[in-house]
Amino acid sequence: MFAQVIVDIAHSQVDKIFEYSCPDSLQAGCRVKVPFGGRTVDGFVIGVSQTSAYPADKVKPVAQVLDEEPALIAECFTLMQSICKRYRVPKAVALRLFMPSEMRLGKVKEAFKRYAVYRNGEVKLSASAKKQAEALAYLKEQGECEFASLCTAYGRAAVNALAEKGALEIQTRKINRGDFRVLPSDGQKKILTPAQCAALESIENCGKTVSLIHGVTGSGKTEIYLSVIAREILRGRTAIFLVPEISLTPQMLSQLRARFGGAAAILHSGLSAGEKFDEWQRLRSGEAKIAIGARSAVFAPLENIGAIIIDEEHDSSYSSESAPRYSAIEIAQMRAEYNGAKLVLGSATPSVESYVKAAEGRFNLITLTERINKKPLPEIIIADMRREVKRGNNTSFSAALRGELEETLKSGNQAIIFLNRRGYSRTVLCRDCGYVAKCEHCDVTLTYHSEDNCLKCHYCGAKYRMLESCPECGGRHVLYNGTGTQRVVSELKTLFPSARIIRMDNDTVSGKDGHYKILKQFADKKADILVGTQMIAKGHDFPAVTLVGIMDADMSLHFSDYRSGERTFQLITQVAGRSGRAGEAGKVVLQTCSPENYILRYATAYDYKGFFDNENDLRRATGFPPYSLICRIMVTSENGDAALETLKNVYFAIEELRKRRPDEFIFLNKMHSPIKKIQNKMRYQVLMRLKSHSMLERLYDIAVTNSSPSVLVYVEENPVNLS
DNA sequence: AGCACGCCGACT
DNA sequence: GTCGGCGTGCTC
Repeated sequence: MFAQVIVDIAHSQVDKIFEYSCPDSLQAGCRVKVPFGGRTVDGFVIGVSQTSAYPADKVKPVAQVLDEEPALIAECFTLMQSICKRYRVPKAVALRLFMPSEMRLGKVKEAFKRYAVYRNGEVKLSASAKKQAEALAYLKEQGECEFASLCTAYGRAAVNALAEKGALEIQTRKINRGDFRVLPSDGQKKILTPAQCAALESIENCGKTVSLIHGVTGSGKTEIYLSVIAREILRGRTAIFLVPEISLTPQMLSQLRARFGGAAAILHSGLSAGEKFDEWQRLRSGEAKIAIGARSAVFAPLENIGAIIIDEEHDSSYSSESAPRYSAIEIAQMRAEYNGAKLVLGSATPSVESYVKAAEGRFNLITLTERINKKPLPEIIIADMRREVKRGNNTSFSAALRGELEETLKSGNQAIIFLNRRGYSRTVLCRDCGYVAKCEHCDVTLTYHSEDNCLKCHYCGAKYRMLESCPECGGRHVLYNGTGTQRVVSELKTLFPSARIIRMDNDTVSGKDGHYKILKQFADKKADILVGTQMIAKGHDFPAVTLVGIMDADMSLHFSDYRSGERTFQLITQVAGRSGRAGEAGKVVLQTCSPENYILRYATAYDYKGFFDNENDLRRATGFPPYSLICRIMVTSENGDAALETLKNVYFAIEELRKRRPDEFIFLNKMHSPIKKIQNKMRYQVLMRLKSHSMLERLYDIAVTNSSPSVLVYVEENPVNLS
């Protein structure tokens, strides 16, 4: 027999199929070790055949078979082809997506544990063997127990002696390190509202693969997801449930555990290698039928998928920001089509891109306008910060927000203060000569951090000593500007000395459970006010929160990005959703310097449709996505000259393309990236706006052919941030 | 990607 | 006279 093998080397020059002779028992999908150019490398068997196309005298045998059962399911090969074609990556790179990296590197294996099992109490023990008698009595009662714990309790010698006599048997069993604690199902059959039933029915019978649920906060989307999954499980099929990285919160998990118990496997970055391996195996073996996780869980090794759910579909974490730059929604669509499954996208603020598809009839649109508990959404009050300044208020807080905070604290409720930036966000700027302190490696303005009186680069984390005077002119007037979480906290402390305040941003969150710990503290009412950045916008529900303050709604609004309006709308809606979910009606105070802005007006009225129509017209009129494709080809290298040279070559190749299809290009230019240098790598880019996707393959080709070990060239489609 | 083979400069 | 620089080229 011969095996067709993809060697696990991410390089275009070896991105082809190699043939090896192999034992008859070898199956497609198994991983192997093969001799390759004088060394041994890992490979993926993508097929086996009786004959070989390669000269028989040159074919070498497979050195070692790594999997008894194929690690890759048949769908992987189809998906691999689509991914390679779509994202222009070597086959090995596509195949790597299908298993946890720790497992690929052979670092994790199944874990085993030994158990002592009671067999026979009739064996005769010597009268002096007291320990043996005790151990046997204990085991007789228990039936079985862990070998190790029995040894600790009664001594290794005694347990071994019992085993030798046949009184107990030592069994080695595969154990599961997954974090699943099977909770008892709550048994309560949820009664769906008519709107939820209609949604379920629509997903089933709409005749379309993709359904988009646009449902306001609290409209019961989760229950629809769970019912869709339950329905497919009953049919003997499997399901994938994707959540944004950040909102993989205990609440959502416990709901899923309660409903599906051990049938759900959770794949998230916080798991240890062993846990991840075991959860993955449970899915692969069919023991678990539901995969839950962030972006990468879309590659879960499930066969016969009936449904894929993507919650908060607008979230940017579904697009990978490092190679391979895939979109989980695109992959989900491929898998849904392959399996004849339903793909359900859900959000309170769908991405413009998805909503356009729904409006055009390519997706099935389901709109849920009512909240389950019929409660009104929190009232959003706009505070005009320009007027505050005119009135002589130079604090970060408007009179309205201050007043509402006072009320909230008085009534014993909690408040969340949301802002966009972290740290003090203070810049060292020389008043005499205009010098600005920048990072030596990244060409980014440094930020002052008061806790250790130093300057930090937010891109590479470099730390610098605080300057006493200007290095350019020796001037001693260095000043700062901007507002950050630290400054808000200190202002709050002055305004409300008795309030307990927690700060949450990249500086206070550390470790895997960092954020969970802080949120938990707040949920347990250990604090009255939570001040934080984006990361508090999603995830947790805090029943006692009745006030949300949005400090600087403008920050994201005036960002130079075509999606800033969309993002601001999503952010405000999401943050507002944190207020007043349980007891009393909530309030939101939104501070801005442009209260007349249409995005803010639609957001405060919770008018998604209004926002969408407006934004959609704007995008169409100005030719922005989805009515065009913004494409950036990045050229980065430690060697600035080499990067510049490559940039010219890339630009020249694109110019040639434009000569042939001038109508396709709305915009084309080459330039420095906004951040000229990150971690000592010079960054250049070619930025273009294209009428359609038709040039995309050519552009990927240009990137691949101009990329070299010293100069990295890659394509970004509609990049989320243009830094 | 690695590792070989291969053709020109400063050293035991 | 050799050791070693890293420039093409191949790996079933």
